[in-house]
Amino acid sequence: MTVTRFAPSPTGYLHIGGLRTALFSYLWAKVNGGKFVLRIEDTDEKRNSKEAAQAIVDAFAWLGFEHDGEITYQSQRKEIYAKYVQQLLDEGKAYKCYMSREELDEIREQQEANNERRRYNGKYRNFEGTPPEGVEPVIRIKAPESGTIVVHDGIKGDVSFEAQDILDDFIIARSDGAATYNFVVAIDDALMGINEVVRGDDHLSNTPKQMIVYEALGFDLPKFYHVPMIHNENGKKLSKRDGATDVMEYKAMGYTPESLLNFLVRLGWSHGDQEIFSMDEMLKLFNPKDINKSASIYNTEKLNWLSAHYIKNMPNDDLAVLLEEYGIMLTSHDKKEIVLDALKERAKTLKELADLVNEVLTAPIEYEEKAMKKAFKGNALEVLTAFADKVNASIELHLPSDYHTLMEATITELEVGFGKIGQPLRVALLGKLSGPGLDDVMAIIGKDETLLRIENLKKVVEE
RNA sequence: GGCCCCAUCGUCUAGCGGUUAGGAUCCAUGGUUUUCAUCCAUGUUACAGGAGUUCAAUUCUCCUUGGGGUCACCA
Repeated sequence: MTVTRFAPSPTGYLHIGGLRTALFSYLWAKVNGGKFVLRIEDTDEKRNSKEAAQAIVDAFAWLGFEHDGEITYQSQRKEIYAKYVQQLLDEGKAYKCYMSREELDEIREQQEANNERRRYNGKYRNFEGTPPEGVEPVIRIKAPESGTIVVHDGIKGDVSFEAQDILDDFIIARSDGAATYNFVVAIDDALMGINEVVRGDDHLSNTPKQMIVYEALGFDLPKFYHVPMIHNENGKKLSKRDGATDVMEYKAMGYTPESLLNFLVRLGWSHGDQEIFSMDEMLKLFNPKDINKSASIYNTEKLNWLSAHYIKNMPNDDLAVLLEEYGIMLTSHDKKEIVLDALKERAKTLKELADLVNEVLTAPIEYEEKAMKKAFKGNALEVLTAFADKVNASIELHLPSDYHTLMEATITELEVGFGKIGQPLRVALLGKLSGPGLDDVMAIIGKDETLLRIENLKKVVEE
């Protein structure tokens, strides 16, 4: 069975790059009918927080993907790591290194001066004598000094590293006894049964080190998939400085989970020419072999288009429920269908849709100056008055078509074009020259409000 | 700097030796619409450069250039 994982370090919120990795990882597990587990890498006690871990869980909940089983916290597994450190020590595959930080620094400076690669010199690799006083040792693993290490990557293909270029006896446990990253990931992945590791390709150069740990401990190697980074508009790695990268901020901005997920799945992955993917389709079609090898640049145009697409095609009942998040209560509104039909294809986000609804439901506070100039030429006021009289005289006004009939009647009577009534009326109702269909607007706000808005405008014009 | 990865329209991408290099987005134009938006149609824009291999390279190889990642007692 396929078991994948998402293993964030909770140093802040979940950002868009991490989310995509999580998505790929999740999809790949589920496509194979396997499991997707969540592990919080919180061994750096200074930098992590419970809130951040919670933020990840919240984001998952919003997007609708659940992890299997309990969350694993690395901070609770220290004894396990210590046990394996001891095992390697006992087997002679690791050793205590008493080199002081000062000495290490000195060596590194020296190497830098000689234009050599910075690396530990192996001083205590075969040390037999009496250890120096007053130094708490670190534990280093015996890494191969030569040879080629090949990562068989599901996305990048075979990537080979020369041991002499990249390795030294790296530290697996600090002087305070805490195990280090490259050691614990390997152990956790192996112990948790993760057999397909999907992660960012910034981890590719760590992989040889982890492979050495797997080998030393006799664990089976997982299949690796190193997915390319998402870059910001400047082509750099996405960072916290890049504006709204917190996943939950996308919710606040009014994006739906399906549009965000659809956007992300197409960032780096493709299935022919298809652009629109429901979760069900992703769950059927996703395969890491179709992930691009190159990094992609994050850009919101496509996201906006997708978001608009999903909003346009969403049933009004669903839309009404979602809009409650944004302060719009339409679920039991008698004009719900007209409101949403008239407005949903004009919004790129739920937030925009909410604003549009408010705009229609609220009488204009002011009128655009250029709209006034353009609309109120000639006998505009007369036309508007004639229309208002008709509205006033009508008893049964409910549907958009009812109002449309009155508009038609007005222009026929006065022998003018549609624009002659449309423009002034639009300004009266909305305060500007653009917006949804007038008959829809009037049906939504009703007879009294329509007359009120016309009266309001007439007062302003007559001044 | 060492090592590693990457390179098709501005952006997301299809392509897997022979194509008028396709789609999407964006932009522009036209149509529909009383307006705006939607929708429809049309259009502009790409194989980083140089050597090979081959009858034939966007596609395979190498080099150059450019971009990115990584080199901690962080994860």
